[in-house]
Amino acid sequence: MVSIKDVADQAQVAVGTVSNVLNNPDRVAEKTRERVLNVISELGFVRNDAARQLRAGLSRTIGLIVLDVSNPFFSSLARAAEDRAAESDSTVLLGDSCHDVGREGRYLDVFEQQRVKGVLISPVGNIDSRLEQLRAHGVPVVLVDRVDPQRRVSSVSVDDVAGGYMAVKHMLTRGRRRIAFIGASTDIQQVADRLTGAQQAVAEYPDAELEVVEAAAMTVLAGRAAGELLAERGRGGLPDGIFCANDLLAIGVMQAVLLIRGLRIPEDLALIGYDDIDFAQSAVVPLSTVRRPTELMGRTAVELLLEAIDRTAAESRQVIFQPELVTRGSTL
Amino acid sequence: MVSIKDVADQAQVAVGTVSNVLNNPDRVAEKTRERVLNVISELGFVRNDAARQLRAGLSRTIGLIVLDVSNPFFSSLARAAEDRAAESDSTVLLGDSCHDVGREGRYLDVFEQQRVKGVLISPVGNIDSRLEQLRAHGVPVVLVDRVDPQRRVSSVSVDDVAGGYMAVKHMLTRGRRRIAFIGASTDIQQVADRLTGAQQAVAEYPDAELEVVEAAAMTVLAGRAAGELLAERGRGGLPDGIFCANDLLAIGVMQAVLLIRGLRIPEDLALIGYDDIDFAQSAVVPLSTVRRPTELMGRTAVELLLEAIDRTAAESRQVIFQPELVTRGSTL
DNA sequence: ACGTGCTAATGAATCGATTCAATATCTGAT
DNA sequence: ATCAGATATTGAATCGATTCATTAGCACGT
Repeated sequence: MVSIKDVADQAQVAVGTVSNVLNNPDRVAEKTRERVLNVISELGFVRNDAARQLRAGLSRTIGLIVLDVSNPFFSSLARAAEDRAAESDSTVLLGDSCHDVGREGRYLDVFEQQRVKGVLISPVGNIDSRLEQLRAHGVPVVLVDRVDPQRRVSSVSVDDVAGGYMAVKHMLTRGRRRIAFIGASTDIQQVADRLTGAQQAVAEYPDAELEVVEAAAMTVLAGRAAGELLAERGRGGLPDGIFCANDLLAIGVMQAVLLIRGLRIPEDLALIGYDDIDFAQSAVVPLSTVRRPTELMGRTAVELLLEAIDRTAAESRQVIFQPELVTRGSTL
Repeated sequence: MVSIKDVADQAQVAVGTVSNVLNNPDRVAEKTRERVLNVISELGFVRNDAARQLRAGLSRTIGLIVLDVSNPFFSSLARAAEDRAAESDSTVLLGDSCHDVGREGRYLDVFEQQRVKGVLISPVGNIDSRLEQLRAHGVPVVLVDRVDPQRRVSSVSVDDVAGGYMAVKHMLTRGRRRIAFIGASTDIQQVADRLTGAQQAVAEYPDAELEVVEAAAMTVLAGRAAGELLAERGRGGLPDGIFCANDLLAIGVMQAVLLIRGLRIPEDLALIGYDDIDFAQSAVVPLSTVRRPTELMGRTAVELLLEAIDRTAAESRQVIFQPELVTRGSTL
């Protein structure tokens, strides 16, 4: 393995000079620099990051732990975070916790041992003790899609109450009055918030009513099951507007209700989802939805982390983004 | 920052002993070990991986670069790779190249500098020169979903010719004779292979014919466009079986043709996709498809890499998996 | 010729964990 | 009491890049 010393010998300079060529090129005379660079590519020298980090104490990597890489929300967030990090020439190392505390813990351990600059994490359940440990060890952390009630660390998240409000308000202004909310257990904070927003909107219209349907999960299949349950009531008993807690549910509901003879979306039933995943616009009837500013969240998360790294003692910041209504065929 | 020396001082032992507690616990007397472990958790000591790696030369991480984390094929492959790596207590660091050569190169650089044990990569286009460089630097590599024609490195991939064959053969045995293949450009090796397999199957039936339709991309929208093009011909001009080069295309095609009045899937038109993504089984009509053994591929890729790491000079191995036919409502 | 001021290059000390030859300590047998 | 042999512990040397105080080299003015 080629080391900086081999390069120095071959180029007839001191090791310090080679180091300067790499890190402070303008301190080295042009001629020398060229000579060294030539030797570097000749020998195929690759800087040993372990040694660099050990001595300099600085790391160029950021750890990112997401709940599920196959969820488009997280994958596009991760992509944006990578882009932003690259601009401050850092690299994002991605870990997928799969909603599993054990995996999450393993990644946190590895990231700590590797002395990453900081960690972005969308935590599984309660991570109070882990948070405390990371803080004790001085590892900067930023929460993603979650806030720390105690405001110890910075976070980026979305105002889901506002999102739920705008989804339902949208259908109400279009004349719908019998609204249904379909979501999984309100144990999930995000689902609870979206429902709260829905309730606020309905409360503004005395003649409107809101029905809550609990689905088994946040998947297409669970959505279809919920839709079939509604369909059994016959056309008379149906709501005229449905708000689903995410797009997958909405797509499932759409599949189920479209099988009802003669029922049309949006004429007879308006339908709106949440997240704006790719499938939303390519559904049989293009799906209206509430979009979260995913890219912006990814970029901002990195920026908050860089901030936290720079001035360690500074106060934390909670950035909450407003979601955006996307109207398509399903609510026209 | 707490170092091994601080631990040694506090526990009144030599640094070597602390190191042994961490790496060769059985060489240390029980009493001493306990004392040291207590001090470690008291002080919150976390091993500095940079120093460990620098001296010991060993790394516990594997780099994985995929084309697109949001593609379910890659995300589930990554998950399986992580599981397998964890069993040999290594960790997978995931990089997303987004089909971009620049990103791919950046991740390769970072992984080399971090001296990962090895790299798993699903390469963007031609990576001959990069491969050569990695080999020159002694970094073990395993290709994923791609083979090296020169067999320099090991690889895991799928027999897409067989996959195309079984998809079309399946429809032929169900009595279909006017088959259409819908895929993006055959510049993509995988698409070309699936078409070859389709042609082989059709060749076995003298009265069968195969039509090739080129879609703009491998997405739902492109599939829908292709489906609408077919639909314009009217019911008489339609094929009776369609094989799409992936599930997204098939879902788009399904959306388009279901809008044709009175046309039924599978009675009038059989449809089969490729990949078995989650959406396949939850489509309006559950979609038959060809499944690739994703988890097995991920695990195997890690195993080939570990092999390559152990005996550096050994010959490479090309593992090619057979895909599996999954029949659902769309071809019954 | 000499001093001043500047740029360029040097190389030893350093980061923290691991390794291993050397040493200390203990056990049990004689 | 002594010694062989096993077991436990020690601590200096090491990995490779960075840092920085020091030295070398050079140009210019007097």
